[in-house]
Amino acid sequence: MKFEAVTIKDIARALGLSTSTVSRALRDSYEISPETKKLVLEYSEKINYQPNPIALSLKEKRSRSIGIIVCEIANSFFSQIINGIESIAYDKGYNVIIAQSHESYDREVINVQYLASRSIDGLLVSVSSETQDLKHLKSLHDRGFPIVFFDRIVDEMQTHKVIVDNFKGAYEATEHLIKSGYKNIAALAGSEYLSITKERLCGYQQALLDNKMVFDEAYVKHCLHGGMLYNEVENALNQLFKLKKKPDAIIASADKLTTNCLRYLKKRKLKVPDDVALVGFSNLDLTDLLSPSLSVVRQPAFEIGQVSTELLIQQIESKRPVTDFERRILPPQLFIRESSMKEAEKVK
Amino acid sequence: MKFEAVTIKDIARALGLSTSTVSRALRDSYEISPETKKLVLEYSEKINYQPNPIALSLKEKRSRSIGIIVCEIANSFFSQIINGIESIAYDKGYNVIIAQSHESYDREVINVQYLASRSIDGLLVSVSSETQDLKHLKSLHDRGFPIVFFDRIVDEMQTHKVIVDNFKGAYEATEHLIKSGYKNIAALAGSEYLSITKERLCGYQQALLDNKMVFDEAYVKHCLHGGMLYNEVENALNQLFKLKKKPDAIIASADKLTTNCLRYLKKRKLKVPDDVALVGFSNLDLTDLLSPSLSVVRQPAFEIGQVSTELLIQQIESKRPVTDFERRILPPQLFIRESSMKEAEKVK
DNA sequence: TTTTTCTACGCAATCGTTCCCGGTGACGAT
DNA sequence: ATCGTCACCGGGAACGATTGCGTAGAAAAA
Repeated sequence: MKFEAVTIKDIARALGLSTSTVSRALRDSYEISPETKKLVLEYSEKINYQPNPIALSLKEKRSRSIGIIVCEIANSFFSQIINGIESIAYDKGYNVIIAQSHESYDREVINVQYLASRSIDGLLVSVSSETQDLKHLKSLHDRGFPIVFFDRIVDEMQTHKVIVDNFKGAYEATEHLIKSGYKNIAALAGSEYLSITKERLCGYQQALLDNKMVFDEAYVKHCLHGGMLYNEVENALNQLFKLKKKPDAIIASADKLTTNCLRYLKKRKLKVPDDVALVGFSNLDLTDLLSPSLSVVRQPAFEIGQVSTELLIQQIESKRPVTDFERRILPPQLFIRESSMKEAEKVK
Repeated sequence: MKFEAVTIKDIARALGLSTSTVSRALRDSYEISPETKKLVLEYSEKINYQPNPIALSLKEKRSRSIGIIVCEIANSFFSQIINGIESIAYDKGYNVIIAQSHESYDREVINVQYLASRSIDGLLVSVSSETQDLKHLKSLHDRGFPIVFFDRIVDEMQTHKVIVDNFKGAYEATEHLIKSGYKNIAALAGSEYLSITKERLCGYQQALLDNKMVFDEAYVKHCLHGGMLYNEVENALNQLFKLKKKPDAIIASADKLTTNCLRYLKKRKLKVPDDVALVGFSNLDLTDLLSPSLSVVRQPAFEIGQVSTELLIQQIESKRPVTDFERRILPPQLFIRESSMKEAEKVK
């Protein structure tokens, strides 16, 4: 089943004009008389002419579409980012194509190649938690292909980057736990390859030191898949709770880590926050409905999407190669709820 | 910044061949000698040649990409469906382009036109809750454009349709509430325009009648935006709880309705399920972490995506116009948890 | 040797659109 | 009468790839 569309040729034939004249009339060129323009415009309106974007892309060497690579769209943080991306992209006449890595390096590579071969004009990337080797992105970048990293960025490439102040987010969350009187604060972290993991752990560590508490490696556990698999979270937490001094608070550094951590604590029948407090990075809009309601570091996801897209489109439409790359850092926000409140505070 | 790619011409020039020979060599045509093939293949490998899909689309009048229209990707049900769609589409060499209506008819129309103008080969649609007028889809369909509806389907168009047995899902959920001893079961429903709303309400009503209970219109409240806005849910529930005989159980017929209903009950400090029981249609993977854990009708979202995509691609690749349209109905599954358990049952 | 049959390649059209060159009349200026 | 200057429009190449057709040269058949 082919779907036949109206072309500029059909208009030209019907009106006894050349395709060039029709094309110019449609683009409102000064070389075309008002009468001819009117004729062409009215006729093309009548037969519902739609310019063929494929043909345009071929000529103009651009497709007016941008690719997005994230680990999962079934993740509030990323779907909010995507909404932010769309809001800007559609405004500027760009289409977006979304691809998911599902935290797999191999799929990320396939997706990048797929998108690149689909003639997209630029790429918005948040790398998978497995990603270490960057040759799939570098080869594009080296050829001048516009790429903007957001959230999970990489150091080795000179591009625009948009992130959240992860250090600050983790610092404040940890400090909040300390001020609430928790003594053994563990960190449930994502893949060690990720920039966000490193930054958040730094914030965690610094908060401990600034408050004259000891930082102990044993209280930091990594989950390669960012908590996507319950098993990895379970293993990490099992190890934490085998320690002599069991943790009395946990800071989880990603959405799925946070929820799966809560799931674990529920299964083990540990009371939150009485047995263990929990603060997590999360953009879920259900954190208030959870039991207990969850204290979270919330990230301005929509804005991340917007800013990244603005930078990308700016680079795409720049006449000369961009060499001056920006690094935008947006502030996170700490929401304190039941999961990290001591009994005393809850009452008051 | 334009991004220059390697073309078949570059290869031809470098090797002193014609573009046709190169093209045929790459496609492994019998007309090309093994030596020439080897030469071309090795060289194009070396310079990392990638065929230009835009040029191909122009020639073949197909883009090997399909459009998806859903209300929100930030909704577990739909993001799971999208994963199902992708799994099939990528397998068959198709790309997917996702557009969100955000439950707005206007945006749906814009998206449809946008996608159609982007030369997609087919469309997977779940209409917005505002959609009544279907001319934007009909005009495409009349021209033979392949469209498959899923979940929220429409009667007026003859196409493939993939749905869940909504009647059964609602029937079983309602029956479960009845068997648990609830007497005044209210229905919190989505937009009345939607097929799913009608089907679910039918199941609800039939279950009441089959169990010799009265069906009362007053116990059915609609939310035009499917619960996306907390306000509409609040209004609906306020009305329900103003009734003389207050409901002692609620069946919510969509994801956001369910969670916002729970949010309302929490705010009003109504105990679930002691004051009011709740069963909802939901594909959230956090229902076990909510307080109380939520009884849900879960839909096979991934499969819906897969089946829809198979039908669509089958239609796209069919040689002659398809006139025999299928209607696939997949079974939902009821999960009973705390939110609908009487105290007595919880103990046992 | 001549004719036929392959093999292996090139030419050119095609898809829909844009745009660089032209070209053709009309009209005023010289 | 001739030229320049417009206004207005058409021809055709180009974008990258595929493909029907034509054909040179060699091998096989006559």
